[in-house]
Amino acid sequence: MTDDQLSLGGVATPRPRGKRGRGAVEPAETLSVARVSVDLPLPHLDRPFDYLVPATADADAVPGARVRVRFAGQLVDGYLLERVAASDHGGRLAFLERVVSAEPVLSAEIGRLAREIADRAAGTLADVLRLAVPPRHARAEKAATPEPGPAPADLPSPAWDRYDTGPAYLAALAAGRSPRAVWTALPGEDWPARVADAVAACASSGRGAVVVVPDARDLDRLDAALAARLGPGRHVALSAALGPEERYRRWLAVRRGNVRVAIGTRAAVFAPVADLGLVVVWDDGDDLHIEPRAPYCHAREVLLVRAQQSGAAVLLGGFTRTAEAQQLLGTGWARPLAGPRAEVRAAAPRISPVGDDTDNARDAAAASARLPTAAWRAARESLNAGAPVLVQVPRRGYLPSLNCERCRAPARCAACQGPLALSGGRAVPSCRWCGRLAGDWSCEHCGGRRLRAAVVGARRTAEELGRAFPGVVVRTSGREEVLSRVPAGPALVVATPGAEPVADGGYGAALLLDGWALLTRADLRAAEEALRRWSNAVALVRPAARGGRVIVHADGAVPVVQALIRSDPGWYAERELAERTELGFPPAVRMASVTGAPQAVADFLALARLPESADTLGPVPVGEDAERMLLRVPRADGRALAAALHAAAGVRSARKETAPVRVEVDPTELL
DNA sequence: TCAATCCGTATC
DNA sequence: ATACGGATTGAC
Repeated sequence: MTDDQLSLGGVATPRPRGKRGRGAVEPAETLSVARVSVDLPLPHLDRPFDYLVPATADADAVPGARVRVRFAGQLVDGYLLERVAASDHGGRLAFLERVVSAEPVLSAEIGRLAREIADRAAGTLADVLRLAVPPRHARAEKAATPEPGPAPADLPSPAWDRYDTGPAYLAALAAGRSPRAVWTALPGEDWPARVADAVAACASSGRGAVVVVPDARDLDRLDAALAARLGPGRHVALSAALGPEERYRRWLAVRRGNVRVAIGTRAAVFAPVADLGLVVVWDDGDDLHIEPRAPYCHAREVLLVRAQQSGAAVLLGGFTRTAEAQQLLGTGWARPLAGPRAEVRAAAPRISPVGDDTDNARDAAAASARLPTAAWRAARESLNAGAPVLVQVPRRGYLPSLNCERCRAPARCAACQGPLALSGGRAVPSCRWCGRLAGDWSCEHCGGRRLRAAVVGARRTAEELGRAFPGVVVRTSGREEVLSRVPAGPALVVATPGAEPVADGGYGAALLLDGWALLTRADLRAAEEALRRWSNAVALVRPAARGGRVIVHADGAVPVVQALIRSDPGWYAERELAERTELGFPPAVRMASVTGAPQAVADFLALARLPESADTLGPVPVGEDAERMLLRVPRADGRALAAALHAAAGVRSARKETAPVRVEVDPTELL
């Protein structure tokens, strides 16, 4: 009798690999089968595989542990999802090769969350787990993590009294309930402190919290606010900037339940906080919240799913409101948390638009800096009063898009409402979504028939401003060097959107230059994004009562500029969502993009059993030899669409089709 | 008639 | 992915 013929309990016992004939491996006595998710990128292998647990590994092979298994002849990493008594698998089971460590890094909650996110995004569990669980660091794992102290007592913050339902929201958190709110922060709000208030209220109920912010600067501000509010050692900041050891050490402190509050940039959405009571997303319109690795999930979506699954409260905040947040209000899933108009007016600076006026020529200094006269004056007054001036300039590199020459509304395709653009040097514009040529275009708003290209370029602004305001300090904050704070005192601070430093005492004025460049980008979210960037700058300016003044270089008749002037982002979000609903854009519908070589995309879609409701747009060329198809379904069919795309990807990968096809659900770049 | 190679399928 | 099996091809 050979080793191969040994059997036990109906399950074949394999011979121990590498030790033929010596000391047969015995399976664990109880729950001898481990269900394992293998770390492979192949969609058709996105399901658990069963392995026998060697008796010697019985104690270490806990659910959530990292394991190594032999899979199709090679050793691969995986996670032990659960221990069960028997396997459904007909064939023989292999033994786990090794339990890497008994640390249960994958909690049941995060495992369930990752599966749900993968399913929604037409991705694989392995892809999501790679984002959710940081790489192991053995030294960090050996070190003990500090024991948690008692839940801190909460001191209700009077600052939330400025919001209609602020005190009620915090009281509900402190009482252990899970209210869900879309929070529109008042202009100038010290938002890190308000988030810290909410986290403290939640912590006082004995529950944990996860907070996600767009970038490292926001994280630093929040980190300081939480340290002040909660005291030392009560929270951890998880950021990519940490080394692997420190990152894993902090993450483990969360996983082991020693720290109940985790804050960070987008990867922190998966922080395995125990007893989750609250999730917070700040400024969910910022595209830094989108994970650039497959399956390209958005921090907001992940945290909303997580809150739903775990019964946690939600605080979705910003100085503006996304169409997605508006949808949550529209369905009643979340409630608004905003200040009354009187508070808004008292907090906001005076905001005025200036168009493409020609009176620049009257003022030589202003003309040299391409500054509208009103902007020049506002800056001068602020400097004279001893306050810094923020100058926001768009980043270069936006794609030139097409607008109506008369009313400047973005030019849209008559067939599918996609944006028009000139591509490949052609004279006739075409739709970036469905590719139709639009030779006989006419504007649906004003009937105009002429198009104009919006071009951008603002590099020398700082130098030019230096000439316009001789003797004034000019600081720049942008891609190369980002300033987090500037001191009080007269100075010009030139910054690109998202890199605006906080000024001590607030800016006396802000100039939002070349607003058209932001507004006319060929992007579904261009206007919403312009409002978001402007409003984030406005939030750094003093209230009108203290002389705060903002000049926005855009047409005051445009609704999005109106929303800025009136500090009414809620009104704009309602409009935006209504418009997208009418045109059939996300979030009113679910969309997916399929990008790759033309033949690969065609093959892929031929395989996919799309829901009946699916609407296909395209193909349109993307880059060198790739093209893209857009798929559109009602939201109710979003799951079915994702499932169909995942299945098609599975068939393709099983057939060893190598030409890559990228699938993205609700792609953010809807060019 | 047998071996080298191709293709399809399963991977526990 | 990789590994294996069964079919297919080609040379002796």
